[in-house]
This record gives sequence, structure tokens and C-alpha cells, in this order.
Amino acid sequence: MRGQRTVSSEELARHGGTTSAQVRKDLSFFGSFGKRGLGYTVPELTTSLREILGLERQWNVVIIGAGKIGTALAQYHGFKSRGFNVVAVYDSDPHKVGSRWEGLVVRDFSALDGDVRTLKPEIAVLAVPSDVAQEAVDRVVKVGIRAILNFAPAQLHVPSDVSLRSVNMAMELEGLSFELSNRGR
Amino acid sequence: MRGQRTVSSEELARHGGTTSAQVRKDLSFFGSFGKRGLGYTVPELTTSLREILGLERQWNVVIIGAGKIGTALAQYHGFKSRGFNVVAVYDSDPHKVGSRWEGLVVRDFSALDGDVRTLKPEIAVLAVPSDVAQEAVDRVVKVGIRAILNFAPAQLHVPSDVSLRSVNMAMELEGLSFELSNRGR
DNA sequence: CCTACTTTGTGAATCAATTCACAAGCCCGC
DNA sequence: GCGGGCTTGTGAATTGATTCACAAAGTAGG
Repeated sequence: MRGQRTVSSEELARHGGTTSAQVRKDLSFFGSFGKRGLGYTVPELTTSLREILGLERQWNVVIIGAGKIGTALAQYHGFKSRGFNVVAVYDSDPHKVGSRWEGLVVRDFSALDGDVRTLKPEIAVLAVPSDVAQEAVDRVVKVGIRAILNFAPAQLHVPSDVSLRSVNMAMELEGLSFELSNRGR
Repeated sequence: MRGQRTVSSEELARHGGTTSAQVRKDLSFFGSFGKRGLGYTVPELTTSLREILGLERQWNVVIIGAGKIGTALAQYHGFKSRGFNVVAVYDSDPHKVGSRWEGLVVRDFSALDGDVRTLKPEIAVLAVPSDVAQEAVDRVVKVGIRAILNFAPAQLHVPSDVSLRSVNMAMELEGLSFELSNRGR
């Protein structure tokens, strides 16, 4: 795979912890860009996948909530390098508004409304306390953002034309806790 | 549900964004603690679930990696309140070792080996750069920890008797990116 | 160009999850 | 203590995902 020009579904499967049949089914869903007897040519595959995943273009991301997690995310370099530009961080706590990190100033949440025209954010990352999460998500939806990544441990409701994904750390831990308690049953 | 003593599968479903049949199937998997014609009595249900999920007891958690995410997690209050005690934070960067947060001192990763006897950690949270993640996970497994929550964007391999869950923020964003690109198809 | 060897792409088969649908059980008012 | 109205628990049906398995297509080496 490294230095090779071609990769088989078998190799991809081993790497990704899945099966070769799974890899082939998944890829064939988007088209058939492998060569029989040879495998998939790496550069072709990566560009095709980048196109499919929408990673060819840049996305503007706003982070809502300048607490621990919000600021960690704002500084997370993995985003920038993958085409996700954090264009603003918001908080409604006046103590936090105005502070700076790496070129970003924390803005008052109420400014989002007006900022949308200039910043054109496509994705919002929600890192607010769970008791205000629904309120925040409603605001974000109202200004026209159609994709939300939520870190609050809350069940949020959005219109069907909005994509919502939730990362719930406490729930992941509870899943582990369940597995530890019920090992071998 | 609030103030009520009883709750129906229908209500639970609406809250959790699922269906009543789903709720009943899930719950009945663990036993039958609902009453027909009435629903589930709330205190009974919560204690039963807490038992099943292993939340009756406390779990000791170690955090590996004192970077942005690691420190955010170490200070995250949602853990303590749900029975997950962060008992130590480790890093292998000598500059970080020794610094303090809220009663926790960052310890050298190599100390984990000896600490296990006294701290008895059951769960490890991995917040290290992805290029050292497999190495770190191997160490954690070797000292006898059997449950790992991974935040590194890497495909990790563990023995089958170890529970591993991964939270991959970049991948969540890529999922959103895919949905935005392929809206309405 | 022909034979031996790979590896894809994909129907068919299998396995798993979700939904349907309804008998059985329980509450409540009369 | 009986009838009407709910709601659970669970087989059966359906829908969805994964795996199997193999023809088709390509490579490689003479």
C-alpha cells in the first residue's frame, strides 16, 4: 500500500478492520473504479473518494461554545488539514467573549445571525452544556446551517433537511461499562 | 415523564428519537419490568437500567495523553457525576509531566505499569496523536486494562477480550460533508 | 496467443435488525 | 367484579446488511 500504485480490496479490508467483500460492496455502490486482477489504483481511488465524500472543497465551520471542548476543537489541527476551516467560535458568556486563540476571537452568540452573510458557515459544531443545546441548535438551524456535529450529551431534534450527528462521550463510556459488567455472558 | 411515576414505551420512544416497538424489544431483552396497560414505573426502570449498564458501581478511568483533548476530558464533569473517576492522566512528554489540574498530576506514561496495582484502572481513555496510538494501546492492554475509549483518528487493533470504542471527530465531519455534497440524491 | 493466476463486481444466500400486529395483562370506573 | 381502554411482550413478517461464491476481466510470462 505504501509506495505501491495499486491496492486490493483484501489489503484495504485488513487495514480497516473489515472484510474484502464489504470493501468491494461499499466501493461499487459509488461506481466501479477497480481493475479486475489488479485491484484499485491508489491515486484514482483517493481522488474518487475525496470527491464522493465532498472533501475536494473547503467547508466553513463555526464552533458554538468556548468551553473546554469547544476550545480544544477550535485548536484541533486535524480539521484544517482536511478542508474544514474553523471560521468563528461563539459563546454567550460575556467573560469568554473577546478572548483570542490562534487568530480567532470568541464572538457573542447573538452575532451569529449577522455573521452568516460574510462567513458563510456550512457546518456548526455544538459544544455547549446539554441544558441549552436544543436552544442553540434551533438558533443554528434558523440562520440556515444545514449540518451539525453535536458534542452535548442530549437528544436533539432538527428538521429533516438538517443533518445532525452526535458524539456522546458519556454514552460511549456507558457502553464500555456495560461490556465490562456483562463480560462473557 | 417528569413528576409522573410511570412512562410508556411510546413516550420513551419520542424522547429518544426511536419507535415504541424498538424500546420494548430493547428493554425486554434484559427482562420484563413493565406493566401492561400502565407502562414502566420510572424509579424501577432507572435502577434496573443502571444495574444493567454497570452504573451502580464506580469505574476508575485513566486518561492517556495530556494534550488539548486529554485535558478537556480530564476536567469534564460529566464523567465524575456518572461514576467514572479519572484517577490519573499520563503523557510521555517531559514538559507536560508534573503539571497539575484539579488535584491530578500528569504522570509519565512509563509509570502506568507500576500505578496499576494501586489505582486499579478499569478503563483507559486514549487521547494521543494517531501515530503513537497503536503503541499506546498495546501498553494499556499489556498492563491489564480491558476497556478502551479511543479519540485518536486511527484504526487500532486489540485482542478480542478487550473492548475498544473509537470516537473519530474528523470522520464524523466527513460524514456530514458527504451528506452536504449528496443532498437530495 | 494461450494458459495460469489474480481480483473485481455482483447476484444469491444468509444473517441481523426493525417493524408489525396482536394476545395477554393490568387499571379504572361503575 | 365486569367491561372498556391501554400498554406490554413477543412471535411473525419485513426490511436491511453482510457474507458467499463465481463469472468476467484483467495481468504476466512464456
